Amino acid sequence: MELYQLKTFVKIAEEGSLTKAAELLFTSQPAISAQIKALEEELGVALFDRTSRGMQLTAKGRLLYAQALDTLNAAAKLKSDAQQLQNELVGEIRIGVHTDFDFMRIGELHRLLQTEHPRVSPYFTQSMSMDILPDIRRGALDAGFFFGPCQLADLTTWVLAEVPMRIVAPADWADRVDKASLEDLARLPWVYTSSTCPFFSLTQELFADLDEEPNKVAYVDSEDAVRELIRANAGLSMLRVDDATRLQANGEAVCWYGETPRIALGFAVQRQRAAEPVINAVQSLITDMWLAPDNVVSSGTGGPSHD
Amino acid sequence: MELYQLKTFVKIAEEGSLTKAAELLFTSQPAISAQIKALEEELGVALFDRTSRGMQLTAKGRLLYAQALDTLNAAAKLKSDAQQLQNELVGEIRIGVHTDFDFMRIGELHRLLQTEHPRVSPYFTQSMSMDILPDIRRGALDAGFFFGPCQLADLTTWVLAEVPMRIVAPADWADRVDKASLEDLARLPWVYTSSTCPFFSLTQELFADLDEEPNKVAYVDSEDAVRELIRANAGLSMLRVDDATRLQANGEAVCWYGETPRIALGFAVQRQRAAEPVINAVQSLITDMWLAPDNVVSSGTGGPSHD
DNA sequence: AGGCGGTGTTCAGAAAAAATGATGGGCGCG
DNA sequence: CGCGCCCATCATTTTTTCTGAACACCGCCT
Repeated sequence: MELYQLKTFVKIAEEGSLTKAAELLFTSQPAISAQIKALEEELGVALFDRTSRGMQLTAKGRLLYAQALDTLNAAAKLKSDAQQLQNELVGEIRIGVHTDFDFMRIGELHRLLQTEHPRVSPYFTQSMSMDILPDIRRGALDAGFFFGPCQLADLTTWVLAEVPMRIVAPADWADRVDKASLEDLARLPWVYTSSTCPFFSLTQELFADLDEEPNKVAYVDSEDAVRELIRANAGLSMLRVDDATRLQANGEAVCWYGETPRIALGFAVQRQRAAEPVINAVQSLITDMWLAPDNVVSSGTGGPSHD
Repeated sequence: MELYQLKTFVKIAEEGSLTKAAELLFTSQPAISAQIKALEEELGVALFDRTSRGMQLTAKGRLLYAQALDTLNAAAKLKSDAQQLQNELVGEIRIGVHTDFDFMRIGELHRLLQTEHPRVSPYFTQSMSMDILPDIRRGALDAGFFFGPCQLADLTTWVLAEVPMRIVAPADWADRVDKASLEDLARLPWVYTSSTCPFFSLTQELFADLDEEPNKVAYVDSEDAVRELIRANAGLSMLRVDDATRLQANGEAVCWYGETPRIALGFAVQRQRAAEPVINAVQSLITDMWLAPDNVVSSGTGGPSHD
């Protein structure tokens, strides 16, 4: 039993005539006669009564006609869906996110992806900043965001923004920080991130010209921990400007308005896989989002404007 | 796109290997390689990723795999249903019924038909007794019941029973009827059926030996009308024994316990169509029902025993 | 009654499609 | 580096399908 036989069956049933059906199917009348004969033989059922006026469905034929239609419809849907898929991207992509979903505009990205490529399912996984690039290399992630430079040759990266940072102190320390110099600050207690974190080197560079090392009293590995220790009067640290401003507005911290270093916000994928359609599409969406002219991240007052 | 391609598609997807699938499909590996190639080309979609370890569904392939299964399932159901139909009768049959459905055991017949031939749909149409045989000839009915003889050569008939009749008078006439002779009865007013009705000749025969014609005061064409006129004291008439007994039990009539003529209950179909499977099956059911040893209609007290 | 126009069927040969078996290339594994 | 496993390709054979002509059937019309 093949689909072409079912098509013929249905057409003859609808036209009530071999001859007519043959025309409409652009073939010869003996050809479809043989098709029906073979189909009837295989099914063991007489589908038509042959009269001198044409072919008429038998009672059994009428029952099977409906099912033949069902089968053909399923096949037609398969085909049209396939044709639809031709121009669509289909797949999944696991994206590592190293900081606030809000700041990283994940909602906006998801919305964009939904409309542009509805059959691409994104999996956003929040990871420690330092895990993301290795995970991409290992294939545990397909792509991911990160701060700082990337020296891994087998990853392709895009710089999305230069994010301004600010030195932040506990709210109680307002007078110790207000007019302090860089040297003054270095002598105060510092909450550092672990050395694998990009913030570490950023802070180190800040004090590179000084003779003395800053006074490191704690090492943590998440921005959340940094904020918490500042609130606990443990020491100073460096945060994104938007974060710092928010803390200050809440009275939980004070900012030091000296130099404001910037850290690169990057997006990375495996170099070999950069051309894969799904990965490429998501990367395009993200670079478009972040590098669009009206979205340049530069002002010292906050994060990028979100939409 | 043909079913054999979809079968191959599904099998490869399940096995993850051309080679394995080829074995299971009892064909060669190049053959199904070409099938999939053709299918992918027609759909415009790459269904598999070819690795050195085998074939793996692409994301799009996974979406279409489900639809291929649907299509194959529809086709399989069509085929198995067809095979099932091989041993079944399918169709409709229009049966003319000339008197009470209850007496004609239509419920029982329907139940039997349902279990023996569930795909045969009966249409029972109540018709005037005299219309049924002509309707069968015309093809307006496929079969039908009737009373009396059938002299039409193009119909095949079966005698199902000899139904005993009884002469019935209005209840008020009990004393006029009680010990009356046939001659006495003939002088009383009679409700006759029209001359095309088989009851007409039956009643005529009853009085055939007498010199005088019975006193006919009305002609009607349904048993219901006969009963109604008896209740209205219009005259005597002849009814089936079961009918007569019921009327007497209700106090609506009295019976005359003289001679009880019998009328043949017949079943008829077109002679040419008697061998048609559906007609033949229904006829067998009916003759079995009525002629089974424990169902002989003979007792003078009522209709046949119903089940 | 006989011919005509419509049907579906059958047949032999032609055409197309599918299957085959051998060959070759790619990739992972020892 | 060679072996084994995978799939792709190719020329060839085999099978299936299609074709076109001849035929049989039936209703209809002259």
